[in-house]
Amino acid sequence: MSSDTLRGRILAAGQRITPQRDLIAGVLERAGRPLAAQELCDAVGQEDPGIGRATVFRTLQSLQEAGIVQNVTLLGNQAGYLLCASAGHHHHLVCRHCGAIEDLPEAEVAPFLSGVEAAHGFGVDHATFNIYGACRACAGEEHAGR
Amino acid sequence: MSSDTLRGRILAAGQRITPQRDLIAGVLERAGRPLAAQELCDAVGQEDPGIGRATVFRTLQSLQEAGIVQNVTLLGNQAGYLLCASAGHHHHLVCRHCGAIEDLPEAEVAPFLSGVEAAHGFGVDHATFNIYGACRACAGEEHAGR
DNA sequence: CCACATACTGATACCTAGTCTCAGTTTGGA
DNA sequence: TCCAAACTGAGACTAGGTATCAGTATGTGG
Repeated sequence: MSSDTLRGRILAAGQRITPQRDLIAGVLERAGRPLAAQELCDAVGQEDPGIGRATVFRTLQSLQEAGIVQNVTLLGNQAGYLLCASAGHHHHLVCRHCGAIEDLPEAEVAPFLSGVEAAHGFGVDHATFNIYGACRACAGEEHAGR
Repeated sequence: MSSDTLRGRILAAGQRITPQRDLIAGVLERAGRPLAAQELCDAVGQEDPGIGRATVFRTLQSLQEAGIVQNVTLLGNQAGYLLCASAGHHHHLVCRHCGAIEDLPEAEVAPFLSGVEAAHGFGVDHATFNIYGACRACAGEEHAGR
């Protein structure tokens, strides 16, 4: 279980460990996919109905600052919260079929951004990518016909 | 003035021309940068206080379907509405300093997406990019010192 | 140029996401 | 074990956005 790692990351960000944070991070960890605000609140409420909405959002904010959670934009402009395995800035490939998430490291997008910088004379200082499609498994299934 | 073009695009999408749509599209056109929901509602209300909020949002939706308006995510996860000069799917480079928007055509990102597809075995079917930084003019200013 | 189906509008109520405040509780370092 | 600082829950509040519904405008076909 990686809870120890999670706790370590929270502590490393200079934040306190509380049962609420443990629980919220745990929910996201077990989900393994981005959760919309309501899904998350529901799931948290199911495990401990005593946790208030304000705490959920505050915790999400803290976890984002700690680099543990990323706020991603799901299809249809819905906000989603995702527990990130890798630290540091990175992007995600979201499978529309099974909801799986694959990390796209910053290193892979850097050359592309450099190209854009060169072509447009534009100094990029922040970029987020939302890439949707079919992951390897789901794409295979589709192509295999049925 | 490109209003005729705008109207043409609305008609081409099989939608009716109404004074409200004219006005809302006009506000976005004159802004030349993405407007947050509230800014847009305010600006519309200033030109014609009779236009209801519901109409503004409905119109935005219609215009999005017609490919005239894009919903972009501004920094801080704020939703913004932007009138797009070029039709078809494309992306934007947003200058943090002056708010200017530069189009990034799909053709420029396609090779990058192909690379991602090859590297991850992921079949991309939709991607949105949010790229922030300094446009040519603002970057120059910064570097020139002052 | 008139009639009419259909699309659009404004008002209003409602929903979800997210923030703010405040009094009380927990945490963890000294 | 003490205590400041950080965190919590409740609840009120704001903003963005949607649904409903009765009335109005649009534009097409005659």
